[in-house]
Amino acid sequence: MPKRSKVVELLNAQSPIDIIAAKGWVRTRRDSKDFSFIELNDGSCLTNIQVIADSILTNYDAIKTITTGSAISVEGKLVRSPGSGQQWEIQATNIDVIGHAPDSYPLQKKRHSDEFLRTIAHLRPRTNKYGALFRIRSQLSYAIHRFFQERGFWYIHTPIVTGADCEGAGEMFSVTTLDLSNVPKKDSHVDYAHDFFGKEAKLTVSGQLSAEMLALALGEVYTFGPTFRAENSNTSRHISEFWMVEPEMAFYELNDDMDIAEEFVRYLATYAIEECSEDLALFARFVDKTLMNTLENIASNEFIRLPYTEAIGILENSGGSFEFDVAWGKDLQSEHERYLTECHFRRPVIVYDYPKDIKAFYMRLNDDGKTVTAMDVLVPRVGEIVGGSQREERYDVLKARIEEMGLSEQDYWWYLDSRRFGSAPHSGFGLGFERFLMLITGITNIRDVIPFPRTPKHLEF
RNA sequence: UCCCCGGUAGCUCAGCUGGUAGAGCGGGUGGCUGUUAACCACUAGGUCGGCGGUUCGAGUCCGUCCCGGGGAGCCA
Repeated sequence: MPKRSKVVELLNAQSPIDIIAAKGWVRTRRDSKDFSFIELNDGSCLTNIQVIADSILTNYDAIKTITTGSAISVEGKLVRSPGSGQQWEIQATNIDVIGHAPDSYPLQKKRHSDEFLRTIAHLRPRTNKYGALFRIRSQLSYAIHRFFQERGFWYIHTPIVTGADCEGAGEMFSVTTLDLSNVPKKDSHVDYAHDFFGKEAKLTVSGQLSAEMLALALGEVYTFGPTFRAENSNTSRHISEFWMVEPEMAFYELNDDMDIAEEFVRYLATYAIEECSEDLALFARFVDKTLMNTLENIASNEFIRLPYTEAIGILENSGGSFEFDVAWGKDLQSEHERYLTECHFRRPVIVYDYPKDIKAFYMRLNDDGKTVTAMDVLVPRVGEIVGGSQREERYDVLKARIEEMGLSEQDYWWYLDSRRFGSAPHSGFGLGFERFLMLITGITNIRDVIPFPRTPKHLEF
């Protein structure tokens, strides 16, 4: 048997090939008078290859029982197709059924709702839409590495399991080997001294604090890995386990941070347009008609940069009626972010210099004493896609902020240490990969851009 | 967690003011055909999400629970 070719290679052939082999899953089969048409897909690209199974094949009776979803192996020659609609097709000389799919196979040759497909997440990668999505997901993962590697960033790995209360960014999942039906206690509290690590352990909500330590040694670094939030959030934009990209750069101030964040987002949009065109076209056609305009807009326009105080002014003078009041000192609500990026500017907006009371302790305090060097990149439809800041590098100021926020200085001893020994200005940001995929594909529910989503009360598959 | 909407055939849905259920696709059978979401004919398939209530009678009205979706908060 000849070496198996990928369908994408066959479709891109320059000339006929006498002997080829292909394997994949049947999308549909149609009978003609003396032969059968089989649409074969192996995941290597969106397009199927058409296989002609002539009735003279010795197992033609078996071939006629091939159903949608079956796995088959095909040998034959690659020929120019006499039919319209495809350039190449396989004239089969032998077809074997590797795995039959009975007619209870849930995927049909028709559009299914995303809600239904979510209930069969183990099979939905076999649809055109989800196949395309997961290929784009892979390509953009690669593009993320390429962007940073091209710029001399080092890829680092920060812990998944982390000590308690050291990050303060939402609810965390506990990690324990304690017998939950017989928890050791001391003064009516759980005694973590008996737990695996001898102290309370959690799943990470961010690798940032660790990444800062590496940035203050390697210069420019980034993480790209799983992140966990135990928030009881039930929305189309939240999942409990997601992937986040977190670059961290020494000697970068806030403007440098905004520069690299903008360059990064535009690089990825450009990459998607150029390298994922076939799969992207599916989303532009069936999911969001305005998708290509949105992507071109991101790729080719400079982002608006807007201090928080000016953003508040725009919102106050907008004349728009918002459900939530706009006032200096309050965080921007989803509706406010969307107004800025979708209505007022109609392009991505970076809002920066937020009031210190609504932002994290590690953000650098500005000279006005009221704001910190936070910056959020807001994009149409998805809202906040990047959140970042210049970090507080001054030991005394950072220590005061930790105390002010009621955090424990001891928990942060190593973080503070980095400000005692050769401290330097540095900055970073985080980008939620799934939210970014929503932006790129137009998919509106975050559960549909990750293979097996984890959300409250859902741990199937 | 809060607010709103929904749950009818394998899938997508229709079913007006209460009178015991329909279509398209999919499946099966037959026909036709270098077809391509193929086409034509026939056919099978549903205790209308669960429980309780109102009524002579409930898919339809009421209560409650479960599940799904949208929005909000939290955030990425």
